[in-house]
Amino acid sequence: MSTVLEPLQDTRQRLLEAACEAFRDEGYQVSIDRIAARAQVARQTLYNHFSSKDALFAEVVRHAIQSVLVTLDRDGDVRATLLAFSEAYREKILSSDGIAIFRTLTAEAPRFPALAKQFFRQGPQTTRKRLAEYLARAMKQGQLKRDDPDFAAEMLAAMLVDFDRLRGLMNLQTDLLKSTKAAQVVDCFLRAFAPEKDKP
Amino acid sequence: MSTVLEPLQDTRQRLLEAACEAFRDEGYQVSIDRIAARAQVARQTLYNHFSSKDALFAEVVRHAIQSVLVTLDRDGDVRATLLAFSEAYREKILSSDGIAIFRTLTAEAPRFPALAKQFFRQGPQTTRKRLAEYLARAMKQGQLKRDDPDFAAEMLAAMLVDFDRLRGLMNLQTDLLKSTKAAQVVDCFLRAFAPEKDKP
DNA sequence: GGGCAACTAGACTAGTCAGTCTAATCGGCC
DNA sequence: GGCCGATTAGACTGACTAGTCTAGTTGCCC
Repeated sequence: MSTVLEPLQDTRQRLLEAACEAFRDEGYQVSIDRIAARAQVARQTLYNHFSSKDALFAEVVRHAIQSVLVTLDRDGDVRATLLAFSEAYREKILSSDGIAIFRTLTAEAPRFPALAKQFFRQGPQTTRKRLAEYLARAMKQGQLKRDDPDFAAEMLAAMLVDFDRLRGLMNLQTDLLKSTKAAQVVDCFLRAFAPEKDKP
Repeated sequence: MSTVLEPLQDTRQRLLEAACEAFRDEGYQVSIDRIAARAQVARQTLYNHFSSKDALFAEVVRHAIQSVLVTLDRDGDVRATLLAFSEAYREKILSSDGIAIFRTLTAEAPRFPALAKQFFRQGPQTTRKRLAEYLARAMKQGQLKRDDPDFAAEMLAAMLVDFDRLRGLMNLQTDLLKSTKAAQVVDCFLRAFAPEKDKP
């Protein structure tokens, strides 16, 4: 119950969280001093844990990448599965954190190409791959039209977030998560990829 | 034929172009001196034409917005019209200029909310509106399934660029303009929005 | 108490940047 | 030639920044 429970254990953790919030709220150009202040820590302490601002930024991004990954639960029928995925996907991508990560990485991609590549691969690329694998199986089982599953996955992901993400990035009022949108998109997607053999 | 034809006429124009390129290539944080150097002009001259860096940036953005607008030519049948639009849309949005404008505005939207709003309205919003108007007419004429034309427009625009724009923003090799993609997307879209009455 | 590792406050260096100011130059026009 | 507006180079201010260094403090463990 001392007033100094955590300080010793994980100043590092506090620093990471503070840096994450700081970069999210103010972009990469936020000063080291502000980050240290947010973590209620001396500047030198920050440099004891991270060798430079760039190193800290890279660490933060690596952590953040995890937070925008979405998994697929193959529970019910195709529509139910896709709907669950779609809602989860929209929640993650369109959350204020999701938008902020996207904004910061977009801005800094030219300066941190390796980081941007890693984000792209471990984030959107991975999600698309998982979705495509599921769609491929559904296609084989005749639950969806036989088509390029990668293309189909790309279409669904795009339809789910593209415009709303743009709205978020441009800082326009964010009741981004209209609850019916995911279902509307999924039904649209299912019309485009309905199995053909239905026809008599 | 003197060596000083333009200087007097439109230093301002030269400045605007230089600033546009500079912001495009290096983002908002490019220094005033670099912009002036690009325009081969003294720093003071820049301040003679624009009251501040922010003012110059705003002017540049206002000009740039125009360059990502796409019009719809209602030439042939629905598929041909949409295909022409789709190819033009992809070319504009996925051009290096289009990506760079998007990147810079995304990064600076929190600092220039009014500018971001203007961009959103005059750019993506306007394009979507035009597309929706066309789709609404096609729906009325039974050439497309009767549905929400705004929603349909949003879906088509999203499918056309979302993933490739992400690739561009993250600085991943940009042979973004695979020539068959627009057609593939349009056909996918047309499956989702085929008129219902087709059924016997 | 002594030693140790983490943390702290703050001075300091060296660099950058937006924006102002001054004095000088250049070209066209009367 | 002489005026005038636009342009120029460069000094300068004031503010900020990343990162280093130093000297001192705190709390824990033996």
